[in-house]
Amino acid sequence: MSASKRDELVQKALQAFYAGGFHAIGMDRLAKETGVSKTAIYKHFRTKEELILTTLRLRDEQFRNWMMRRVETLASDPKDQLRAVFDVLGEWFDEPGFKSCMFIKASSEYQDRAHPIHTIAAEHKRLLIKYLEGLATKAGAKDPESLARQLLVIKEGAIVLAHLHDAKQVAADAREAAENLIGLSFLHG
Amino acid sequence: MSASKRDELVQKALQAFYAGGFHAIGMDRLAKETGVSKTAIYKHFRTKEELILTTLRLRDEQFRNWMMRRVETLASDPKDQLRAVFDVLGEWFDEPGFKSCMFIKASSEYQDRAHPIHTIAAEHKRLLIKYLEGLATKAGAKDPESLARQLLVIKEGAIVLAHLHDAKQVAADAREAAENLIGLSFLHG
DNA sequence: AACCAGGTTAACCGATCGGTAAATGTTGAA
DNA sequence: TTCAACATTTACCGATCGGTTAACCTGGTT
Repeated sequence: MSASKRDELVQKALQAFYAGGFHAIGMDRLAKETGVSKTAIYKHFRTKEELILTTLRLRDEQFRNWMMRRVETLASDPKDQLRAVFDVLGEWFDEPGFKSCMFIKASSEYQDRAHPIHTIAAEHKRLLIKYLEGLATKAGAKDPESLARQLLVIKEGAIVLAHLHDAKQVAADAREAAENLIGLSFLHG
Repeated sequence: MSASKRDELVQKALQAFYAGGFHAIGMDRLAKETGVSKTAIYKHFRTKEELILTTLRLRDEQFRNWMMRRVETLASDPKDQLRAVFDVLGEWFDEPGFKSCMFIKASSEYQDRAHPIHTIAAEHKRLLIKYLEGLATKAGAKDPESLARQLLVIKEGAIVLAHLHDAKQVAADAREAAENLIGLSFLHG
């Protein structure tokens, strides 16, 4: 299987798991939806779990790249970029097929902290904190680490609620909350 | 089956689903863990889904009652009660066996907005907003509805991250973020 | 003593689970 | 053209899925 074919398989598996859930999507259905026979899948991934881990690693890379590039497009000043994170969040919620965050769902289905899938989800969120912390530091925030963690709390809560309630309203609420925290973080600097 | 026996079954099913996940816990295992035969279970619940819905209704009632009572115990002034919500959140995270929120997990496994399980989760969060809104109104917040929604965003994000990272740290971050938003909501009143 | 509502165990249903085996294409390089 | 590498389909494995059936046991009412 060529590298591109393999990437295509992982990408399609990613969409299937995202739309249907990890337990709910079986390997037979996965073979049907990806167009790759079950035999061929198991030639490249020893278990379903290994395939899931691969899709999560891809998703982590794709999502963070997408978010960082969109933020850079919308703003150049680090402080504005912190605000832009929540505009980008609203864009994501508006995408057709948005159904919460792959890693939140992964940690919901694989709850044990020692489980590889759970740890990948935790690591994804850690990398997002690092990203926000970098922006907050460049912007000269009073306590960049704390601000970054608080902003991630808002981001995660917004994702969960956007999946349950009116996404536009939630995005606006998150944006306002973030704006307020960012503003406070530069007072009495 | 007596009403108390039925309640006991639902309570044990609730714990099993909470600890293991809805798809992951089968009816056979559920029968074993609750001590009630599968036959008897199906005499009182037509489907697994109906049992899940019943456990979620119980959980909604239990959780909101517990939270409201704990908040009332910790503070009497409405504004302090808003703050106390996040102390109570920290208490919850510290409980042994804490594994995120039952309704977040339910909406992760049943993603379709039209699915009864998903709508119960949405309704639970709506009731929490109403609760926070009531406190914010009594406290005389500038925009109680907006403050309530923003505080719920923080609460949900904290739950997700407490399940992935260090729960104590997350609770402190959420508490600080909430404190800041509450403070701002009464300035220029 | 007879009965019956309620539970129990146990086997069973077809479907699907994750994963494997074997036999059969398809393809590109030597 | 032949061979090897890789794909495919098809069937199969034992286990488990949600749900049902039948036979049995047990305690309380009449």
